[in-house]
Amino acid sequence: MYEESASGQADGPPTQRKGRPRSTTADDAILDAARSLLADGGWAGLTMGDVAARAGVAKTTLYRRWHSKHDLAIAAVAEMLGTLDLPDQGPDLRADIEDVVRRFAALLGRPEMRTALMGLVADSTSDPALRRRIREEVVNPQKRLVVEGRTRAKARGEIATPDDIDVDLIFDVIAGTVVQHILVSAEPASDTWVQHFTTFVVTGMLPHPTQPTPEPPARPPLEAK
Amino acid sequence: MYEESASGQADGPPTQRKGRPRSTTADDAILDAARSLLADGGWAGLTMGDVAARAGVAKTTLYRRWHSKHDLAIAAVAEMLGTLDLPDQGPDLRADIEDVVRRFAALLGRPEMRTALMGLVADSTSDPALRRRIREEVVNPQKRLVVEGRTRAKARGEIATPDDIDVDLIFDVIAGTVVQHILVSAEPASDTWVQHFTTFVVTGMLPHPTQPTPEPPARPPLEAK
DNA sequence: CGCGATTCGCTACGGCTCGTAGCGTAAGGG
DNA sequence: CCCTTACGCTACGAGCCGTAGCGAATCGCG
Repeated sequence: MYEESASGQADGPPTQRKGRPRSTTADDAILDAARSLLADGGWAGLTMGDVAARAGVAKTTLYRRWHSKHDLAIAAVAEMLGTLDLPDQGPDLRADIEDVVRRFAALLGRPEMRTALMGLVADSTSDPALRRRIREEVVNPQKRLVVEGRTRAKARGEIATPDDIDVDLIFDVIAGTVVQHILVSAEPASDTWVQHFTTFVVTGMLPHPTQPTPEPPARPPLEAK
Repeated sequence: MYEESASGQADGPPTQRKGRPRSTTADDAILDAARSLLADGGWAGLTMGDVAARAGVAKTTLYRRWHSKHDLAIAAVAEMLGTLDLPDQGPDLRADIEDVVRRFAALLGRPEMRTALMGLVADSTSDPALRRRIREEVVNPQKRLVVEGRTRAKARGEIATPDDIDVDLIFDVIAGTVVQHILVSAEPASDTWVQHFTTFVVTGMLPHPTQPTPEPPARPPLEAK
């Protein structure tokens, strides 16, 4: 029964007691090799044999650290997420939103990131346990950016109560739209697109002027043409 | 050199000239089996051998119709898309938007749909040709719903010029957000969520009250308290 | 210094998948 | 009636995942 420091990040105390310690340089080499292969050959290009070969390590060494290819992929991308946090004291809510959008776009701009992310999401579609891990270890940490933005907005007086912003919805909108734009529409997140989209999001957060279908709109039927 | 009626839909004239014709019942059985396996075992559960077995057909018969597993999957989901079109004469823009949102949610509510879709998108991340096919055969047809909604909105006088609505952006927002909500956040598209999100989208399409960071924040645009 | 514990590299494997090839047979069309 | 094509079957090559078994290397500890 191995594991202990596996699963990616839960470490804490000196996990090792006695015996030969694990090579930390091997850890880095493996994760680097994994990202390299992901960038080169996509999700299908990430094979345990190739990772081992490129890292100059035996395949056994991989499985001593991670149980499966999924675990390795999660570890490889989780390490890229790094510490988040908005830049100190943005001027207003719009700037913070735009910053979050830009961060997501930059993340998905890396080939190794998008291939791993989509590969994991695809497999998680029929694997609730995997989906849960991805959500908790990869996605949810990013959600803090939105929470932080909301806190600041309230501190600035831009919104009255925290309920004015539905964090879950805003997050799904930003993350989902950026993914769709870059991965499916296959277009880069240009500056103008980011600003355009940010305007849409900020506008959408305004107090709902259009109530959920109040009644038949008193509107001229149609006289155009 | 086979193919002809393969690739999923391009048929037109009686493709067949002489020799034994292809069994159309086999076509249906294969696609049904593929969807069935997708629903049961996800993207990994879709194996050519199992599809053939469940359809009561030889594996050779599959490859006589589609070149690869990707082609089969595309054909299987493309058939489910059916004819789109909004319901006749919705009352207003909001109702049309809500309808589109609901359609996407219903689509992704089917397990065979989401597993196939995400599997294809994941693989397409490092395969431009595949990505192009998915975009043109699966995604873009759906985009017509937004175009149609915009046309109606203009006819009703709800918007001045077509430029008031960026179809590509709106589409990415709707498709991306629904996918993120259902697949990553793993929550169902409840009625209240659909209405909440629709309100967000409709509000976001209003004439941009917040310009792209014009200058030092004159004043918080909205405040209470 | 020696000893137990653990890791490492290597090789080999079982099971599964994709996609192809070869062959005899079935079912249409001119 | 014969030619052409589809069909079913079996077998195969190549690739991948994850595991097992083995000697050799490297640490902590007494």
